[in-house]
Amino acid sequence: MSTLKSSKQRDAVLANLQSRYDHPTAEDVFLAVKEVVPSISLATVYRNLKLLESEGLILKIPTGDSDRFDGHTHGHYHLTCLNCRGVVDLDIDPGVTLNALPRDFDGTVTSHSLMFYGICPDCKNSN
Amino acid sequence: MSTLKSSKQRDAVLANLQSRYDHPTAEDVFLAVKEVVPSISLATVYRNLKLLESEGLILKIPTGDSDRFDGHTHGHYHLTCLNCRGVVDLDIDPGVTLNALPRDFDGTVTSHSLMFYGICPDCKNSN
DNA sequence: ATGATAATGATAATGATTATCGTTATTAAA
DNA sequence: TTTAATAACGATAATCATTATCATTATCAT
Repeated sequence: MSTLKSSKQRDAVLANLQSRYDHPTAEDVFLAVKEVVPSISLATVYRNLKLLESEGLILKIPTGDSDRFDGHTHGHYHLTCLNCRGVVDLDIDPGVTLNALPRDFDGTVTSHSLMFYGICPDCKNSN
Repeated sequence: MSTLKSSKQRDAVLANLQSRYDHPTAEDVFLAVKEVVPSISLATVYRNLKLLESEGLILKIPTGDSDRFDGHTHGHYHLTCLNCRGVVDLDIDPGVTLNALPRDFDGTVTSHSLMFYGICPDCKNSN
């Protein structure tokens, strides 16, 4: 197996995701982190996004086009805006949904993701 | 604007999706429909999947890797198996989740998709 | 029948993500 | 603290799913 070594690039990627509340693409993260670590490569961003996700430190949100990432892993839900394709948080208690899981389901559920589709407040209120 | 013309290719794609209860990729649909319309092209499958989705006749399910499609559009939920990457249906009442939508949300929700991640019964019970 | 155009099949192009590879940085042990 | 092992890097090529192009064919209203 491989032992994890620290790197300022990985720290910067994680710090960036944890400091923001939008749901950036890998490219978005790359552009932001480049301000802090100018030499960083896009490949390194992808590498670390994947690694951080497998460590459970961040969330990957598949949307139908580019994947988006979320540095806040406490259970919460998202809305994908059909207009701007952005992803916004929704203030919903995660427990409500999990209670609906069928009791006789013969599988294992480790996590879940509830995605709403519609129009986000910004798009709705900008003519 | 463009007026829709019928085609046996599109009919066959829709019929295939409505007749099956797995959640095939575009490639899966292509292989199945080729048995009925041998001349069909993969591009035509993608074209019609997109068209049928925009018509609301089928569902696209983004999973993190290849998109999957569902010919049954009544509200229901899915589990993505972290082992085989397959998607299976879950028997959950869609109303339960929708009731949890925050009343003060200043946007518009037109649909939603709840995805559970875990291990499907087949993978759990094999070997 | 015919003209307009939507749909097709084949394939090239795109775009997001992953793999490769030579170099650099981190870490544990000498 | 050097050193040896190897994880991580930056740059870029490769991959893979999906979309666009384009010449041809099928559909349909007239």
